[in-house]
Amino acid sequence: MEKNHSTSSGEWEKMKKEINELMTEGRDYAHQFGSASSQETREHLAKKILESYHKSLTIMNYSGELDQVSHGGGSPKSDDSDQEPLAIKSSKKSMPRWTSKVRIAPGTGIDRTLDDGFCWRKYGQKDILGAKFPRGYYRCTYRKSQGCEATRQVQRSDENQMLIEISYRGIHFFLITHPQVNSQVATGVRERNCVWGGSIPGLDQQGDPSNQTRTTRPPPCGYRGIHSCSQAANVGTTMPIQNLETNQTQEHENHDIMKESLGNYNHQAHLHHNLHYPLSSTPNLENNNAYMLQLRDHNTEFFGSTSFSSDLGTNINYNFPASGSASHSTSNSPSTVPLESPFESFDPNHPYGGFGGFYS
DNA sequence: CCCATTTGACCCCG
DNA sequence: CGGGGTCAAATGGG
Repeated sequence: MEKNHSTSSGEWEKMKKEINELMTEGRDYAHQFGSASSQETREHLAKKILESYHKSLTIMNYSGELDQVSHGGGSPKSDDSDQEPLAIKSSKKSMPRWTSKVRIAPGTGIDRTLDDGFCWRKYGQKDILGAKFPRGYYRCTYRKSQGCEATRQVQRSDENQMLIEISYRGIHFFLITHPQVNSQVATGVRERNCVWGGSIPGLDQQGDPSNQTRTTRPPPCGYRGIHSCSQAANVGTTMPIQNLETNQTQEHENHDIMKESLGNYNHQAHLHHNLHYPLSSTPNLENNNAYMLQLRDHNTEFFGSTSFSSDLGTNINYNFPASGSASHSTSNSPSTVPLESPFESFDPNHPYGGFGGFYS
């Protein structure tokens, strides 16, 4: 792991400590897992283990971003000439960018467009040189109200008609979701006018009426984790939890789950995932039991070319409408859309959970 | 009437 | 100067 140079040593020590604790915790859970008798326990433990890993990794990655956003106390001297708060200052370039390829799977539902759990508003479309299909530009619906700088670009692949490339910017792929989710679940706040998707450039005319795509779980809009576009309703709802209902070799499965999930932390591109995340189904949400996660059985095959794309296993299905019209919805996800964070016990106040004041 | 999408114009950067 | 990205007026749906 590369520690960032500009991370202040104090900060780093803190992180190290945190990571250490988390990993230790994870190890303990893993030990317990081995001797766990009941399935429930195992699920619970597996979840805990994943949490630990997830948190640790998040912290580690977070530390990696510190140099881009010099933070208070760390390096007071910024070479930037402007005095704008660094947290807000985010040059496009320094924004993280995630790209994922979304496959359009024929023969499935059509009602939802690019439902990645976040609210996007289309603000442009452009023909790209050399590309057959135009590129769609989306920004976070809550850009104005909450200052979320998240954007995404959607473009249909030239070669493979069944592929759609989506790139996200200004989004933290990890962690941020949960505080958001939690807070939303807690309050039940739903904002209006959440737009899921918009038309898919290039899909409009020739789109297979029964298109469905799947992708890695896209990132939450990551402005300090406050941002509420990632409706709790969506986040975690369409997680393709395969095999959840096929509760056969569950034990074995749990191992696989962990293995896979942990493997996803591998910071390499082009991971092929088949994430199962039955763990998140345990509906023991602290804040509000009303929101239970009902998992839909999805055949999950998707690929993400992003490092953390599937870190939470919260992958989401993308459904494309047959027509180009955007499917927008105010608050309702399709049918049964329960809310829950895959990390119900995740602490929103986790020091690194909110990225308070930071924006990459 | 409100608000999201569309779409051509405009801007910025290489 | 060209292309990608964004703006904003027009459009249209609910």
